[in-house]
Order: sequence, then structure tokens, then C-alpha cells
Amino acid sequence: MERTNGQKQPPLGKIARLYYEHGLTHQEIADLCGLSRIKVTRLLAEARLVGIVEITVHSDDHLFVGLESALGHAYPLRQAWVGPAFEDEGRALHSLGAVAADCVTAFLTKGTTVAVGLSGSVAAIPGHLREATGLDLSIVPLTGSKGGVSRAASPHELALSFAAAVDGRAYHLPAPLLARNAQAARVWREDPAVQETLERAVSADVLIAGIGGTAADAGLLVQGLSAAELAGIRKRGAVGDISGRFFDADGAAVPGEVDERLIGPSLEQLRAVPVRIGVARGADKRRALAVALRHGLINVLVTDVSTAEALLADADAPEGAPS
Amino acid sequence: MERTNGQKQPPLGKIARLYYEHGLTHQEIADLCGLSRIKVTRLLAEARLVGIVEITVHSDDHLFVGLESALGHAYPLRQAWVGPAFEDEGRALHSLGAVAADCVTAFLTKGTTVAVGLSGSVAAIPGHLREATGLDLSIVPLTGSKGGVSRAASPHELALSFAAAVDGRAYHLPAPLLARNAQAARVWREDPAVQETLERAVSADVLIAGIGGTAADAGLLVQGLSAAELAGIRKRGAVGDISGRFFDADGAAVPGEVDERLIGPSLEQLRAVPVRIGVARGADKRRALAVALRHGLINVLVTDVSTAEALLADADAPEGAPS
DNA sequence: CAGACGCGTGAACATCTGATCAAAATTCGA
DNA sequence: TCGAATTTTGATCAGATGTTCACGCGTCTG
Repeated sequence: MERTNGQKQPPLGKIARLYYEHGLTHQEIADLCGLSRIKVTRLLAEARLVGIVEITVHSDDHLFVGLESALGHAYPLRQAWVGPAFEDEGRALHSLGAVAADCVTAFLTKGTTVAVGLSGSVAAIPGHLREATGLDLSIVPLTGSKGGVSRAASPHELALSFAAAVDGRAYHLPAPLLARNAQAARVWREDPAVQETLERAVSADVLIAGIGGTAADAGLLVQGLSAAELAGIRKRGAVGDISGRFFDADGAAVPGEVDERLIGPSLEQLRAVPVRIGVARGADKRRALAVALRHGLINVLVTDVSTAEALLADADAPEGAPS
Repeated sequence: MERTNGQKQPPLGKIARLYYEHGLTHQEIADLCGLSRIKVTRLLAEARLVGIVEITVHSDDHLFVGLESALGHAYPLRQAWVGPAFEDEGRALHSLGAVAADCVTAFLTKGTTVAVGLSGSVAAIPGHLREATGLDLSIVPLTGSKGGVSRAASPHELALSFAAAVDGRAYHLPAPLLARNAQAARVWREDPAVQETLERAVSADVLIAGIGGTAADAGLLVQGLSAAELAGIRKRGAVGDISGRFFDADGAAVPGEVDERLIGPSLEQLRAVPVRIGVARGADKRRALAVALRHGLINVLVTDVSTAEALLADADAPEGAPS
């Protein structure tokens, strides 16, 4: 008995080619290579994940042109980018990341510095970025790393992912997101390395950050606070945060202990960045988004259809005024 | 009653994005855009066809490494490229085109001139070529155009497709494939434009052509001949043709009326091209291929698995010697 | 103006693909 | 060396995709 092939590790590129270039079915590839059909399915999935298979859509069509321009009229925005809405949180995040990736890409030119905030939505972006070689991009984190709980991307890792994806240089902010107390925060801020990176961040060309709400789980920052802290912040009128800085219904900073413990640019400093991209979606972000938009905390919006529609409704009937 | 969207032409890029970047299903896109699911399926197919959607496999894995090197040992070849085999002729052609496209691409460097022969297999290539900008490529047809019967790609159109695909320049051979008679052929050959293009062709760096058999329908050339002509050629020992030039079992040219009527390089002239890629597959091409390989009419082979295996068997037991 | 042809459309079906789950294999630790 | 946890594997099934067919509309022709 002789076998035509010993059972070695299956060559990923070969399988991808047979499928995508030669149009074999999973089953046919399985038979050809002596694998099970499911194995082939998995290898193909891996090939896509790893990037051996790359699917590009050559088009700059925006998905929801109507909504985007409507938002542009209703709020003081440079641009709005709207993506499809999903029930499933996972899909929603993935999709929003794709839109946001297109959005940032549109702002990249030679030598651009991008400051990235800590946010689940922002973390979804790098996977969708296409390499933009030769642009000499710099990626700077806006805040320190959030330790503990989830190993959710720290701004540092986030900056690294961004940089890897677009072939840019990543900077590091060697500090925690929140210091132990106000005094410790002051010490951190005096650190030269921290200062240098923060200066670089506030003088960035483009800023991209999530918008957090004040619901219990609306944003990475909020999730790291105790119920008491959160209650305090809400009592002071906070409706949301951007890059860890809470703001009230007038778009003004909300002072307090948390604010003092945070290491990162102030709301005013953030405003100094010319292009401020806010990425968020979902019912619990709606209020915060409306305020951030109206008061120009962000001037480029990335969201999904249903949030966009809700925001348009808010623009007509501001605040919580029932019809 | 108001509709959210009037029924206008559906934007292709948008649909492609929703599917490939945002992961919606056909059905979801249909609902979103007010189309039927099938319509979406078709639009996506079109998007792929047109090239709005581009799927790239980043890998230089060869598919059948073992066979390819075995062929390289069994015959005097520079390279062999083997693709999967199919029952269905259509799929086979498509697949072979993909392999051949990879193969030619491997030989393209700055300033390369590629001469293309008339052949169904060669016609399947352009669709799989990736743009290779900045290489300053020239594409030259090897023969004149075959009028009448099928509007199958003339070498001229073929050269144009190639050139368009790789961003090169196409040349034109203003002549028919076969002249009315030997004398008419001579007149054509004296035409300065014809001479110039032919000279360019025979001094090409790379040649890519199909290998025709002498079965009734084995190749575009053969299909254009009358039964009587074909019989005559076979009687003189022809086993196949490359770019319209028939050769016998010793790889020598087969003279005769058809040969005199043909406008294009002779077998000897073809041999002057350093890289001679032959593309063919199928039982009725097997004999011709074996001869073309053994006698160096081509030195790079593109074929499918089953043909490759047959050729290896032929190499062991040459000619029609039964075991 | 009637008929015929061609194109575009959607319904039904067949196939392909991807997800879930349980069994098997493997690795790691004791 | 054994057992337990983790990973890998393949069977089954639900859902997604693509193909085929028949219909209807518009257009061209006689």
C-alpha cells in the first residue's frame, strides 16, 4: 500500500489558492489533499484571519450617504460615517471598526500623527486597516493603560496594532489610565516620558476615540469605576466621556476625583486636535454622542444607522423633551 | 405611505462592502437596500467579475510541487506549473488560466516583451493577471486574427486584454491567421507593419502559446481547417501545433499548404525566444505536449494534474509502446 | 399592430458553507 | 505513569449561497 501523500501539515497558501483562485469546493480540496472537509473550512478561515487571503473592495462609495449628509447638517460636523446596524454586539463592533478604519484612512497623509483613545470601538479598527506604506505615520496613545480586569487592549497595545497595520511608528505612554489618587497622578504627569508622549498626543493631527456613556457598562472607562464613583460622577451631571474625560450636558468638563486621577489630555487639550473622530454606537451612547457632537468635542462621527437616526431625532427635539 | 428609498439602480460598491467588509448576508443586504436576495447575489457576482471586489492570496506556494519537479526531471524544462484537474471543461479552462497567469507573472521584469499565441487556454489568462505597473511591458501577438466562425479572441484582442490587465503596451499584427493561399501569405508578410510586429515577436523575451493537438477539435487552429486539410496534415506526421506551426513526432516542422498560408513565426523562429511557455491540458493534447516538451519547443509547461501524470507516464514509456 | 425575441426578474431547488457538539488525541502536571 | 485539562477532530445540522427554470415586460420586426 502506498499513500500519495504522507499526512503532513497542510500548506495554507495552497488551500487558499485552490479555493479562491481555482474555485474548488471545500470538499474537493479535502479529497485532493487528504483532509476532512471541515478541516479545509477551518484552514480557509485561518487563511483569511492571518491575512494570507485578502479581500479588497475597490470603491469609495459611502454606505448611507443620505444619513451622513443629514447628520452633517444637523450637527457641526466635518464628516459623518454611518455603517449598518446589528442586533449582535459582536457583529456591530466588527462592522463599526470597518467603517472607522475607512474614516481614519481618509485623513492620513504624509507625516500624519494619530492619537488613539482607549475604547472598545477603537480597538476594533486595526483589523480593518490597510497598509499605507511610505506615509511616515505616528501613532500616539491618549491615555495610560488600564490594568487588571480585562486584558482588553491597552492604549499602548492599541497604538502598536495601529502602527503595525498601517506601517507607522507607535509611541508609548508609560502610565496607568487612572492613578491611585490625585497626588500620584501628579507624579506620573511629571515624568518626562509621560510628558513627551502627552505633548505629542495633544499636537496630533487626528484624534480617534470612543465616546463613553454613563450607564454601568457603557464604555471601558466606566467599567473600571466603582458604583460609588460612577454615582458621584453622574450626580455632577456627567453624560459621557471621551478618552476618560467626562463632560456634562453642556459639553463642559466634569471635575472631581476621577478627573484628577486620570492621566491624559484635558477636554480643552483634546479640542486642540483639528480632526476629532468619535466612534460609538448603541442606545446607551446616544445621549453622550448628541452632546459631544453639538458642542464640538468631536467633529467627525462614526456610528451605525440606528444610532444615526436616533441622533437626527435628538437634533430636532433636543434633550429629553417628550413630543 | 412613504418609502425610505425610491427604486434606483443599486450601487455596486456599497453592496460589495456590506457583504465583504461588514459581513451582512445576501438576505440582510436585500432587506436593507430594498432588493431581492437573488438580485444581491447577482450584483455581488458582477462586482467580483468587474474587479470591484478583488481577492488576493498572498502566497507563492505552488500547488503540486512534487509533480512539477518530477516533470522538470523527466523533460528538458526550465519550469513546470501544475494546476488542479476538472471534469468540466469550463472550470478546467478557468483554472488553467489562473496557473498560467501566475507563471507568466513570474517571468515579468522591467521592459519584458511577451509574445502571445492564439489559443483558448491563453485567452483564459488575462482575467487572472494582476496589474504590474511601472514595468513597461510590451505584448505582441504571434499570429494574425482568425476571422469568421467564432468571435473567439483574436491574437490582437488577446494582446489588448493582456496589456490592459498588466498595464502594458499592445502591438497589432494586421493580418489574418491564415491567408487564402501561399501567394497571398507572401504578400501579407511583405507588409511593413506585419514585418515589424513579427520581428518584435520573434525577439520577445517570453512567449506564451497553447499547444494544439491534431484531433478534430483540439485547438483553435485545427477547428478552422477543413477535414481534408486536417487529414493531409496528419498524413504528413503532424502530432500537434504551437502558434499555428505543426510539428511531427520528432519535433520537426511539417511543411505543406497550411504551413505556407500561415502568417507568423516559423518553429525555428519561435525557438529563438528564450522563455517558451506552453499552456495546454487534456487527453487530446497529451501526445503533442510530450513531443513539444521532449524536443524543447517549449521549455516552461503549464498544465493540470491529470495531464501532468500522463506526461510522466509517457516520459517513462515513450511513444505508443504498450507495456 | 401582432408576434417574437431578448432581457431582466424572482421562486424553487440543490449545493455549499459554517456553527455546534461530542468524542478523541494530546499535553501538562502530579 | 497516570489522570485531568485543553486542544483538535469529525459528524450533524441549520443556514447561506448559487443555479436553474419559468414568467413578464419591453423592444424590435414583419
